[in-house]
Amino acid sequence: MGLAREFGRRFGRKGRRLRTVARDAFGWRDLRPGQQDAMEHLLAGRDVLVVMPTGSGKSAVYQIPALLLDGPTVVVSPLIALQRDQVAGLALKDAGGAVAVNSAQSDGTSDASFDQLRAGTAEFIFLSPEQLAKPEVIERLRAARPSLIAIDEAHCVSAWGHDFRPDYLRLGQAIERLGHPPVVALTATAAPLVRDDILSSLGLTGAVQIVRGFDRPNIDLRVRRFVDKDDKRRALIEDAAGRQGLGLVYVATRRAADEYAAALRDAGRRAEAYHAGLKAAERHRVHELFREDGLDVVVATSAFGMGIDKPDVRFVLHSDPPESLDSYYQEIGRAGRDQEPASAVLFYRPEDLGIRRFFAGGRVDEELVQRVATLVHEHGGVVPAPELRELLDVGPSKLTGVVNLLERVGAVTVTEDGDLRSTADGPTPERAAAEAAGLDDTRRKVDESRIEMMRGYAETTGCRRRVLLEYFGEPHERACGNCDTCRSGALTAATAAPARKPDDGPFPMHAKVRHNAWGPGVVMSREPDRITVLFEDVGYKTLSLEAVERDNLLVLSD
DNA sequence: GCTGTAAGTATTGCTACTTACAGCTCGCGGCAAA
Repeated sequence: MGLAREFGRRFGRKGRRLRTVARDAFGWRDLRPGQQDAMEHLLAGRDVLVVMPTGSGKSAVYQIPALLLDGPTVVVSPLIALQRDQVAGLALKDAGGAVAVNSAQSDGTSDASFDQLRAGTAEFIFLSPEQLAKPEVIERLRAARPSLIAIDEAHCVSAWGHDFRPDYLRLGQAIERLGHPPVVALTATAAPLVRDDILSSLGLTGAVQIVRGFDRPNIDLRVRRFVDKDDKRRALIEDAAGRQGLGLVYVATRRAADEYAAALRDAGRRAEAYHAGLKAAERHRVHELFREDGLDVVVATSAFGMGIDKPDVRFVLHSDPPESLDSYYQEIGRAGRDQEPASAVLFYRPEDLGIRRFFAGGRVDEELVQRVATLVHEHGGVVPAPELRELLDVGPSKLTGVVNLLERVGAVTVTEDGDLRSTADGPTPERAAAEAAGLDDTRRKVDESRIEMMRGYAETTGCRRRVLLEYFGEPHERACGNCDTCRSGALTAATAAPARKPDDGPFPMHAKVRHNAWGPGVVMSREPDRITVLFEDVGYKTLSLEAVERDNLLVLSD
């Protein structure tokens, strides 16, 4: 008898079944409301997007239904180290076994993983999106008839899919080729823009969204503004060296990580740098020291943090603003998970946004896009991707990025074997390249607007928590009392007052609006004198209400 | 977009300044070499 049927027979229906499996297989006494809702939707065959803080039991949302559905569960996980942790964690439970397939293990081990999956002796298989781009992997998974797909750390779809790891944008096609069983995408932090991007990229347009608990009231929010970079550096070192407890310092570059870590060691703290330029063994060493309380401070680039769930991080300092409030909230959210007071300080100079603009400014190679479109178009049949790569002398990742764009503009389709075919009645190669460049341009504008939202947080004279929560789509009607602006009395009478009620005024929160130049958008936050609208094509824009009303800039739409 | 550094310039001491330019996050998979 299959594991699912056995659990079903033993434990009866719906909520009771879920709670019983939670207790018996995983040792969890209770399910939280969001968890149980998500599980019930999955069992009913719906796709679900779950946004919940780390440590709130996101993994349970797929692990428990996995045992009640007849067939294995495919888990897409971005890092091999995370896959290892997850497999090891499941091995300790009565959960039906877990395996992984990745480039860090031998072909023999991967073969054995697929064999276990097919034989029903493994319930979970963990893979990267790059694995799912391989036709033979899809074929072997399909043979095992998966009943559930979980996309862990799903913000990576949006954050990495458009350039760094383009196979993330191919997951939608992989889901379809696996017969589109129920899919759950899980992440700790995603603003509405990111949620929409995840769902449209994965092809989960009808998914249920379950979003819980962005507020982290125990984290004290603060921004310290500087003019001189050396003053900022000194202040940050002095601050980090003077604090009690474990902390993280996030920096923009590897070099800065090394320099700050050295300076903190000189100041007598146990500090180590962490970034992608270090050898794997060194990264592992720092990780272990962090986990075992062998450090006071980790100074890191954005490479550090995914999968971290250490409850007693007391402070997170930023030497530079990240590229979005999504990233900022994710990084400061690593503080105070034990609910005890914690501190998040951004050391800010407007100039430091420059490096984020640089990172966001990379353009697609339009000439390469046109060459790919032309070659596929002129060939007329199926063009093997490896031959195309060799002919154009580009790597798989770069070609995938180009193909993703050409697919979106309807110029090419990708076959089950991963090869390319020109679309009948598609645009000409020139037109396709221009439209692809247009899509790329739109994405860049949106990315730049997210940097501006980061600036807005750093420079606000209002309550910082309100700025953050409204960015994530949660109306926050009064000042929080636990940020620097609330405490300092710098809040003006206007900004300290409770925000208008969500349905007050001509443009309520979350109202759909249209701007004559920027097109459709949604009202994301409202202050007495201005509103911020998220536009589909240009991202976030903050508008003066006086100008909006005087010049009729916005109209409500359906 | 900003920063650090090397090279160049004015000059005539070995400094002070300008100019040009490279570098800047994130990880997978797969191959080569030892």
